[in-house]
Amino acid sequence: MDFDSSQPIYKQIIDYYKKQIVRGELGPGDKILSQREYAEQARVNPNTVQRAYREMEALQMVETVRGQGTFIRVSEETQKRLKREMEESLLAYFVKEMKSLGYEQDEILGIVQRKLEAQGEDPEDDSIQKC
Amino acid sequence: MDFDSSQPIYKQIIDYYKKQIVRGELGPGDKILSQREYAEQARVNPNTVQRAYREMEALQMVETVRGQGTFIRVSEETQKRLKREMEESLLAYFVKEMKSLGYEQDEILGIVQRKLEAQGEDPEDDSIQKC
Amino acid sequence: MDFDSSQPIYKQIIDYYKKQIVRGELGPGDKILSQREYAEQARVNPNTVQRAYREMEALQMVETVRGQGTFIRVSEETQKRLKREMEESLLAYFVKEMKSLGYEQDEILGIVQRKLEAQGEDPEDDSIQKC
Amino acid sequence: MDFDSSQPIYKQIIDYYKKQIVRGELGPGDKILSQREYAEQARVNPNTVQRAYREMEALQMVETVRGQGTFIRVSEETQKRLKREMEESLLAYFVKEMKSLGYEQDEILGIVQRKLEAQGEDPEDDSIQKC
DNA sequence: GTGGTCTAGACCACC
DNA sequence: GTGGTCTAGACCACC
Repeated sequence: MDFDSSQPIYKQIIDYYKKQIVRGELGPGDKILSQREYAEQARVNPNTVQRAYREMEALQMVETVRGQGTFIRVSEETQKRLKREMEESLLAYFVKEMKSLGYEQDEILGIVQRKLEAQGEDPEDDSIQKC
Repeated sequence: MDFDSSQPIYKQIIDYYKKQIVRGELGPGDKILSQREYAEQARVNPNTVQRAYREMEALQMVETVRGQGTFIRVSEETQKRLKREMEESLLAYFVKEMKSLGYEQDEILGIVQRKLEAQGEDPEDDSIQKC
Repeated sequence: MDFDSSQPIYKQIIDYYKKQIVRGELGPGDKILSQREYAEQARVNPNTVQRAYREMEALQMVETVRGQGTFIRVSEETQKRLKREMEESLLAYFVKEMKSLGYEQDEILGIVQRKLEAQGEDPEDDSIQKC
Repeated sequence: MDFDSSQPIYKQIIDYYKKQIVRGELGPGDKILSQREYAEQARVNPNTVQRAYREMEALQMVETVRGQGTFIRVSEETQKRLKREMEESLLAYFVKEMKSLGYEQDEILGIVQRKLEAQGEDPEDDSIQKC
């Protein structure tokens, strides 16, 4: 629950829940933090949280019941679709960027492999983050 | 030379030149388009081009000579460092995000492989762009 | 007795009774469900029912007698006035909105006619609800 | 540009533009007021206007270009769909409510006719507004 | 206690 | 000048 400045906070909140859903750590019916609770714990303004929650509602990720709270409301379909979409866009972005750095299709796999092996030994190496 | 709205245009311009340099398509001494030419051809606001060129100077990517134009000014060292940095941050970002989607270290390589094979058959498949 | 989220539940309860009265299905002296019964049957919070009943008293639609229950208390006058008011405001709203969509006075009648004919054939077609 | 309290201001703003589009008074490419201008003229907070504009963007009614302003961006399809939807939901609501007041299918047409004739003579008669 | 709306105003990013 | 994000905080509506 801490934010970097590369993206607006409200988007980072949405992203956080998206990943939770994709990983199956949050599922249909689960209650998430109330807007106030979230705001207090994450030390952000309630309006910022509300914006995130409102957009999650528009994205059909959650349902909000006034006076009761906010609940995860994704069908299994949606959960799978979310995962597929996020994975696909991440992959496409990665391959496209690698190619634009001048790598050929064949080289990419090797580079990833080396990276993963290196991380296997030192999994804490998070390096710099792009984007 | 067309832009999407996911990032400010001036950053996309910088990125474009960065990649050209990293790929070796532009090297020390090469003359690039004048700000005016660039603005006309890409149909963007001259102010936007100016900002991009100004920042590229600050990044020591280019040098502008009054009355002559703008020239690439990166040593081979810098060119290599740039490449290493961009590659590393891209890789780190990719692996971190894949893990946050719930994938284990071992699975990632297989997924990349499948993606590359799929693209081998249909290299036009650019899909959605992340970020 | 099921509710949508476009309006507060307590208002939907009041509306339900108003319409029953206007249609003559409930009249002076008729006993309605106790708050408790209503809450159980409709599976809503007793507080919500209480608010609805309290407001219906304020509107002089019902009267609550301790230990006996809640009774309809509208004169025939009131019943007729209610009907006239509801009808008039509904009509005014409808015509005003149709005009704001760009329809002329003359066109409106034809549209209503077509709608009614269409529904005559397929009276289950409830479509979307406005408001 | 004045608002009633029956609905949130941001929704009334959206509604206003929806109707303008449906009536053809605003079409693709037309620039609408900047958020600041709108806020000043309508004497509401810029944040409120922004919320309306943001939602209109999500509804694919407009497109917003940073530094340039906000522009109507509806295809003819969308424009027609909007009209159909608004008309249909209005009609459905009207008929459903009239029936719930106890009117039969056949009576409704007559009532509308009488209303329209009455308004023909005195078109200023806006009466009370429901909803 | 829960969410919903709105105002006031700061500061930033872009053109 | 244009929109984008965020904070602070009021007040309301509902349960």
